[in-house]
Amino acid sequence: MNKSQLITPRTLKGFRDYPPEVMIPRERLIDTVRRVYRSYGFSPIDTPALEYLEILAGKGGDETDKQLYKFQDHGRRWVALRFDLTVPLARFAAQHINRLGMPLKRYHIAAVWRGENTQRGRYREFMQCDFDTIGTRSNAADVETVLVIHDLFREIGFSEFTIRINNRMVLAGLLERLELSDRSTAVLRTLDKLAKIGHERVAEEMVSTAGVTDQQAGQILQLAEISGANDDVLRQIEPLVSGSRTGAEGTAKLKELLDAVAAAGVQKKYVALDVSIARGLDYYTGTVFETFLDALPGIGSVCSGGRYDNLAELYTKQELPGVGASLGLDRLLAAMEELGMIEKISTPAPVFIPYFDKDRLHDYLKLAAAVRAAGIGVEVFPEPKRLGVQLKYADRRGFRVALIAGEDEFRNATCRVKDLQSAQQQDVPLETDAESVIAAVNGILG
RNA sequence: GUGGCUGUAGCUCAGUUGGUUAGAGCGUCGGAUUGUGGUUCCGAAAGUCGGGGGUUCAAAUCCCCUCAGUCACCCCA
Repeated sequence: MNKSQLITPRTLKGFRDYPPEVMIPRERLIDTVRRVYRSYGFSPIDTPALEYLEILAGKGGDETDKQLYKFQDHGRRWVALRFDLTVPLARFAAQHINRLGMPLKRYHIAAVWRGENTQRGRYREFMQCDFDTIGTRSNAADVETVLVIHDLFREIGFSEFTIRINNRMVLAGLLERLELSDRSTAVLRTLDKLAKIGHERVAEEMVSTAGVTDQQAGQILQLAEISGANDDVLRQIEPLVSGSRTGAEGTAKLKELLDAVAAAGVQKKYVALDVSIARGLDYYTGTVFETFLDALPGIGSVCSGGRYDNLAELYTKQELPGVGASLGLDRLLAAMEELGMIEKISTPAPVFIPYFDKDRLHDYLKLAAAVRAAGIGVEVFPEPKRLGVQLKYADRRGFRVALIAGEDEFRNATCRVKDLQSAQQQDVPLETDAESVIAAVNGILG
């Protein structure tokens, strides 16, 4: 073939290949996430990647629509790739909730697509791990959401993270008092930049783009800048929203939430009441969550969510309140990579059997089958190359144990079990069911 | 989407005011060593200099376009 006829192998901007050393920690992380979700009774669902455009469009404002991948399919239908997992959940719930019953607790781990500009940890195709409880207004579901987030990060291996919590009703209460309820979206969007651009510029922007007065901006910032221990923050909020039923309710719910989370055994350092957490999509109406890694605040929130009053109002007349959150798997993996939390192994099986004696393939296959039957992954090298070459391969891939058997071992009905990390090896009797070998392997694997 | 920076071997990077056949380290493969990996030594393979066009006797080097990465804005996981 002529060189000029070759097609350049490449991937689209923001779309990536996942080689083994990336995929192995990725799958392990997904396993952990799934385990935590299931431990609270959340059940898995899936929905199609492609939906009718009308289902997905216009749900998150202009910005979202611009990022939507949309096109006409072969039947001339206007279709779009899902942008998040929340809108598909709304459609799913409207369609199936009567059969499934409420409350519905579901998790959904799947790829979503956004045609936006890329950055580190931000891609056009990425995976989200959502969990939601639909069909209850009870604050207990909000509490459980915090507990799930807490368990998630603990199980993944983080000891330094902060779940920042707020309730939209607190700010809504203040805005009500200031008669600014109709500007809430613009106000919240500006307020969200507080940590980034500072008090002065937020105040300016609020006046110029949200159309509030200097005095109103000052009051909003006064509320948002309350900081300190959770109890202090609560105490300081109360006078600022006094007189507003909404504000009082929000404050009460926050207090209730913090007490319950503490009662469930979550250490204080993991949960911070933060009135400046305003961001999140428009549909959040109550509690909102954001989770930051203390070591990498710059990467942004790795798990966000909140409570919404009416998830599926566009698809059904039935009111579906709910609460949930979404773990950004790819952003989290980028963070873990940066923090050196990703082991550099590229084998999913811990045990390696070199193809040592070229006439003994059957024996190696039998041994491998016996070890696998004990639930331990085994790879038999496909070629009878020099032992040194094969061990080098095993070392590079990160195998833990090698089972070496050649002429001498077979004569004595033994197998050499080698710990590849410590380089220690021992000869173990080789029975038909490989019982002793399996015991020795288990000893090394711990 | 707008703007800045970057793009040379699988990886990290050299490459002079434009000037012969584009280099190094690490990695990979083979051998020293057909029964033991991480060390050492020897050897080899591997590059459309991101892609296309232009200027020039001559382009990795200068100009334009484009693709990709990255940073900021925007938005968000």
